[in-house]
Amino acid sequence: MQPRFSRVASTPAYQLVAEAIEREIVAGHMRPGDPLGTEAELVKQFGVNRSTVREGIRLLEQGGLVRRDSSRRLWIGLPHYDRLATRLSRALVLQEVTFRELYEAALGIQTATIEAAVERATPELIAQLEENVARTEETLADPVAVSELDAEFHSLIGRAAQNRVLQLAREPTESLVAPTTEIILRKVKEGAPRLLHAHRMYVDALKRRDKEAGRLWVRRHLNDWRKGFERAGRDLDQPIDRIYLQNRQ
Amino acid sequence: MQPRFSRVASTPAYQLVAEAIEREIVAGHMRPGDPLGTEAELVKQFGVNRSTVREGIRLLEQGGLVRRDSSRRLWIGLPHYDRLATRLSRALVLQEVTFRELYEAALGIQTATIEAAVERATPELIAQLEENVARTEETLADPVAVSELDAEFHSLIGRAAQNRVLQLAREPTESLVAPTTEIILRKVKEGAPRLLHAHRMYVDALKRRDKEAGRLWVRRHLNDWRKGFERAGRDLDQPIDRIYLQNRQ
DNA sequence: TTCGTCCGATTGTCGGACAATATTTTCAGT
DNA sequence: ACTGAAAATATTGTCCGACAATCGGACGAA
Repeated sequence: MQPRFSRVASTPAYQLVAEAIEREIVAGHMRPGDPLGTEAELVKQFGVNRSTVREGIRLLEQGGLVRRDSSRRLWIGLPHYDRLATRLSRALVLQEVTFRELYEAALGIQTATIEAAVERATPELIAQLEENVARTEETLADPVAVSELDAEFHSLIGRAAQNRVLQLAREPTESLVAPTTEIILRKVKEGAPRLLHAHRMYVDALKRRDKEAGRLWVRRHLNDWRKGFERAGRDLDQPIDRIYLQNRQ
Repeated sequence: MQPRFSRVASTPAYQLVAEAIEREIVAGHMRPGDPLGTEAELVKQFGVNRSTVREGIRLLEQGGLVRRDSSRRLWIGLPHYDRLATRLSRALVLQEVTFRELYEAALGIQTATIEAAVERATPELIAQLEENVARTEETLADPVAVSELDAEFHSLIGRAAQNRVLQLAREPTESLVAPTTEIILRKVKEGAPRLLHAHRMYVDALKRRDKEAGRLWVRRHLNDWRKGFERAGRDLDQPIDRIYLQNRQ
């Protein structure tokens, strides 16, 4: 038999409160930095109990739309990269995405990133990148140090690109790819020198403002990563392991 | 003067509750689909008041880590694309990113997407894409219909790629780029035919499994979009407008 | 000015209560 | 013994009132 009516679903009040506040923020009537108002005021405006208001606020708090400052007062907040990025990486782990999926996405995102970086890299950032390369050369035998410097290097490239959309897309993939670098460096002897050389070529491309070279070395660098990953005995089509997220928060 | 001490920050109990549950989920001790348990049980386990437990649960609810089903009971959830994607686009709007940033990111992400789609597109999806193209041809004079079909087309390409990381990165950029298509089509006469032709070439590349052609037409298609955007009198370096999010939820 | 002290305002937490609804159990009728 | 209705129970959503901890500001003393 065909049901005539769809099920009635009454939205709980705390959710309505959250949605109302969210609408005001997204619509631009309340801007980041504005005070949200005290709980007592919200109670009066919404006509519900303080507990209900508080539950509604908690819904928004996690997403970064409202912030508590030192005085525990509530302000309209601006969801920021790192917060969203860690959420995203966690979601990717829970979805059990494979390394192949990560690799393909990283290739596209990093290619776009290096192109933007070639266009807009400042002398300061290039200096920082060169300093990073110098430190990498010094500690080339230490897999832990090299993989940390590698993560920093790509983070600097991301900053050089001056593109927040790319930054937001880059960080989650990066933070899942990065932990494997150490494993690879331990197993594959020529990994560290090749990594160092690729980084040198990156910086060189940035200095010469050569997009084609940038693209080329992104491909090579990620290709190295993928091959090293396989040579370390891992399967590209396996889900990424949730262990990689343990030491992040 | 150098501050000697970092600020002391005591974490409220409701947040500790949320973090404890979150840790268990991320660590894999509780899996998506498991029941979270009743509030009374959580009260006993955490040794705090029910209000506190409820506030903690609300923190996780919004992110999709816990779900309420029809019976209002709580289950461990799996954060899903569309949920995360809409929150991402919202964040991008609030950050007031520019169209140039969107364009650069879309170029990288869509290039990677088409490459994956060329590798893995199924006959069913290709058929759906062809049907989409046919409908586009029929309604070529109607900007609203064409822009809707354009959005559907790219969504299908995303599905064809079978890559969840790319899908997650693609959707937010797409959902911000899409609303401008209609504006462009109204102002630029040759826009619709060019869009249609590009879509045809996409499908053609998929059928011939030709990555190079796929990349080429992504570049051309997005280039058309950018030029149309400028010809419609818009500035690439202006922040995207929050109006574009009004009719989404 | 700078330092205590007080006071009101606000948040975090608690305990209890009740209505609405979902689930489980009981039980009558076959 | 099985089925289906009715009652009992469990659980969530919402409300109320309360209190300690803390913050911001005012006020006055050194």
